[in-house]
Amino acid sequence: MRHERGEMFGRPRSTTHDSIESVALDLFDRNGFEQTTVDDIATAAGISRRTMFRYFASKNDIPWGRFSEGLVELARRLEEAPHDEPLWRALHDAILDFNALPEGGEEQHRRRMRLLLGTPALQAHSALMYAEWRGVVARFVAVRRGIAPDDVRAVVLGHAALGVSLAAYETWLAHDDADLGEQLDTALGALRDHFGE
Amino acid sequence: MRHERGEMFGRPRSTTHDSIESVALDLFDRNGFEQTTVDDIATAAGISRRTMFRYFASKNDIPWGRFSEGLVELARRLEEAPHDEPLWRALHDAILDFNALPEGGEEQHRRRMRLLLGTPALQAHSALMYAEWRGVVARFVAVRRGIAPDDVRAVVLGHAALGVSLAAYETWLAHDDADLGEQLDTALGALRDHFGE
DNA sequence: CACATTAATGGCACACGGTGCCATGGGGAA
DNA sequence: TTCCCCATGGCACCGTGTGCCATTAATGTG
Repeated sequence: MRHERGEMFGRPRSTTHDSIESVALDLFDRNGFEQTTVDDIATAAGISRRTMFRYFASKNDIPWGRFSEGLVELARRLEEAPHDEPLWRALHDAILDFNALPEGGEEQHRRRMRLLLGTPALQAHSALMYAEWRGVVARFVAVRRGIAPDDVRAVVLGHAALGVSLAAYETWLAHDDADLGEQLDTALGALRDHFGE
Repeated sequence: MRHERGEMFGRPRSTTHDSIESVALDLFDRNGFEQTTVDDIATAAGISRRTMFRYFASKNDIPWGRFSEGLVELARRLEEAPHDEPLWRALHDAILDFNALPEGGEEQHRRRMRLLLGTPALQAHSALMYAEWRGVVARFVAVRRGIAPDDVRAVVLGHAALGVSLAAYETWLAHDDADLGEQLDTALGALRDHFGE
């Protein structure tokens, strides 16, 4: 008989993505990203190196947490947005939710983003994540507008949305008292006219 | 007695950057970037693996050729541009020269760029190269305008110049009969108004 | 010619990231 | 208990990249 997904079965997991990420961020903060080895992280997290690679495909992926899974969720949500909702509003709301402060809280998210935006090896890796994110936005715009996903009008909006979002993150990181949601709201609002309709 | 730089001395080099790059591009084309090991390249180039790493800091750097050295040249040229030459013209001319077809000829450059723009590992690495390039442009704009290099007006022009340059490359790659210089000329021309003065 | 000088080369050992494979462990279900 | 699942951990292995050092091939000097 088949079983529902998510049901308890087999050997229970001995850790979580969040737990590993939290431990890793501590080590990165203290010793630097390059200087911290995967063995260090695994040991500190109380798991084996091999298990660590089952939770994160690479060391570079650790600070990105469950970004890829979040992207799937973002895409799903955009697909399911009511058709009478304006394009810009659907995008605006979905992106704000996508960037809602995760479980770990604000401080952990600041540490994560500081690391991502300030470490060369991670900046390089981030280019791939950004490309995926832009792709999701571009595909949504394409569907709504009835154009091809690689149509320049869709691609450009992907770039624009990412650009202003990153600007919002920069501002947020530069000001301890800033609110990420507000920054994103303002930044994306600047694009409203370009979304049209 | 001291000797001039560039004078023959010591053991002569047994190869060149161009030679290694050419051999490597052949292998990348034939077997794929990931599937080609540094040992393969070294063997095909007739040098040792260790020497290969003295010519290129990493496998990722091979398709970029002597980009970093070219950047230094670009920066130097921008610095030395006559002060009565308009900002946009100095940038326009310098960027066109920077992207002039290298020694290897057009076909090799197309292979190089196709590889750089189409291989994930290289796309990630390229983000670092792009950042350096934008930095050079931003610093030049900052000096000319009397603003800080991280002033948003300088940074934005760096992004804009890179963006339209990449668009020119995409067009060039998509059309076998296109001329890279013309594409860049047109693309950068679209920015002329934004350079002001 | 012999010898010092200079600089590039190649070999080796090693650290680290990442993967394939397999045996073990720990839970629920019949 | 026994079977089924599946997460875990250990191990061997590959590829990239680096530090170190002896060697080699050229020039310059006595």
